[in-house]
Amino acid sequence: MTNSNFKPAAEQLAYLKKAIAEIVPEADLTAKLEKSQKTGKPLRVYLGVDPTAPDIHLGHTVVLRKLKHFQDLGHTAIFLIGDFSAMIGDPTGQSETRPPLTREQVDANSKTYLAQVFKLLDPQKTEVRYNSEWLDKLTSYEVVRLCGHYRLARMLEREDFRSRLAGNQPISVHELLYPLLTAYDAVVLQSDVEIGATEQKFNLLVHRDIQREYGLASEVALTMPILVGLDGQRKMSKSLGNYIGITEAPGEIFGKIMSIPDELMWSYYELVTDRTPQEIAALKKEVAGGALHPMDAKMRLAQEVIAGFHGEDAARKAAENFQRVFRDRQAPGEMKQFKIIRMTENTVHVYELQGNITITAPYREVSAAELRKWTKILVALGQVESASEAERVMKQGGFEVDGVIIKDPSSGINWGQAGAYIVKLGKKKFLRVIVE
RNA sequence: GGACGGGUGGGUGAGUGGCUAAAACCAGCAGACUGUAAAUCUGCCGCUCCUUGCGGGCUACGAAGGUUCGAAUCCUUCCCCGUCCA
Repeated sequence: MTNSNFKPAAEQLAYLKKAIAEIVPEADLTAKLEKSQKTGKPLRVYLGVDPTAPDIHLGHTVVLRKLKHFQDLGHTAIFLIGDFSAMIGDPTGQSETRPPLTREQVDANSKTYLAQVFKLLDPQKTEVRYNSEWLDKLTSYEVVRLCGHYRLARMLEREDFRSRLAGNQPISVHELLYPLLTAYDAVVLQSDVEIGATEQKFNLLVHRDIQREYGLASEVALTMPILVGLDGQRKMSKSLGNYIGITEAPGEIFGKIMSIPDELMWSYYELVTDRTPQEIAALKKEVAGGALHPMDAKMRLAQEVIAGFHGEDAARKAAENFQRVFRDRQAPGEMKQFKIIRMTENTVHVYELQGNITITAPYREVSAAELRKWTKILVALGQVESASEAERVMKQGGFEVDGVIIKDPSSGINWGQAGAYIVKLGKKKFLRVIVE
């Protein structure tokens, strides 16, 4: 007999176990689920993320999705923004001490984080917390007490510290504090379950120990596999540049997903779509048997991922555009548009157009003389880092205007007349440049 | 505090007076090939100017000075990192 709306624990567990790496310890989770089901009291499940960059990417969504699974089952999802811990820097996977973020950077990042997170989580049902709420208030005495609960030898067991020690690399003392302070989060939140990527296992285990030291029941640590980045090698991360930001344009995301190695798509299906393991296995079989072209399987994946963030329509359009550009080798239906307007003899305003009408604030103001050449124009449009880079691409045949390859870096546009140009830069970038 | 070793381009890391915008590798970019894949091959890979040339100028090897016709390389001071000793 139950007096709650929760599904049977076994059923919940089966649902939650999709695509996870490890549950430490699994028996505890079962017990907690059973108890919650009996008492009707939801589990407190949290995910802590440090706002070290302004955007979240697909890698973050792996753990977010798991948190959502708990939310969907009726448990309390707590999204913890590590606005304090971000200023220390998580030493996980770091081969060196990172420069600390300032309070300003962290605050700015926190803002953009939430909006993005709510693309997945239900804002109404999510408890959002910031760890500065309590970590800012800890006294030195309390910090010392906290540190007294852990041993140096155990701290140094972790791989990143050990290898830095062995390689004569610096380790700052404050880095040792990271897992302890985030453990304090778990103490304050009185969490039943914490979700993290596998690389967070060490931190999560410390959290469990510290909770016990503070007289609480240890949380269950649930780890998720790492999402491999676009290079097919290393974990997806902003600093490695192999990431897919969830706010990126649908077309961008589509292209990026298509560029991952075929083998990798299965792990993406598992970690960032709602497909069940059975469905994925069936797809895989189809591809292996030649019934489904791997490219088509990958296109489906891309479409599903995009639909999650931008809706079905945007996803379909992205797919159509992709076919058009890469299969039919045509310019896409939609592309970035820029308008260059000559204001006076010497100044020019560069605008980026949104759709056909909306004109964003002047994007840049430059001198007209400077914009005579394409190399300069591309810099002004923010499409290349420097004129030298533009020149290189041109000399290598990667630059087209209206379908004609232009290799001469000294060529430019005629200011005398208004016109519109379709510019292709490299194999992916298409721009429409309107000159008035 | 003492002794010793070290700080080079996005990363690893060679280079110990000119031939060095700095080897090699990785990452990145472009082209070829393809399924926009991946892998592979070729080229590029500081900034800037123009007459786009194996062209000119500028900046760069922790920081600042100095020696020299010439310095990443030698000297001085300072900063930073590591090891060992205390």
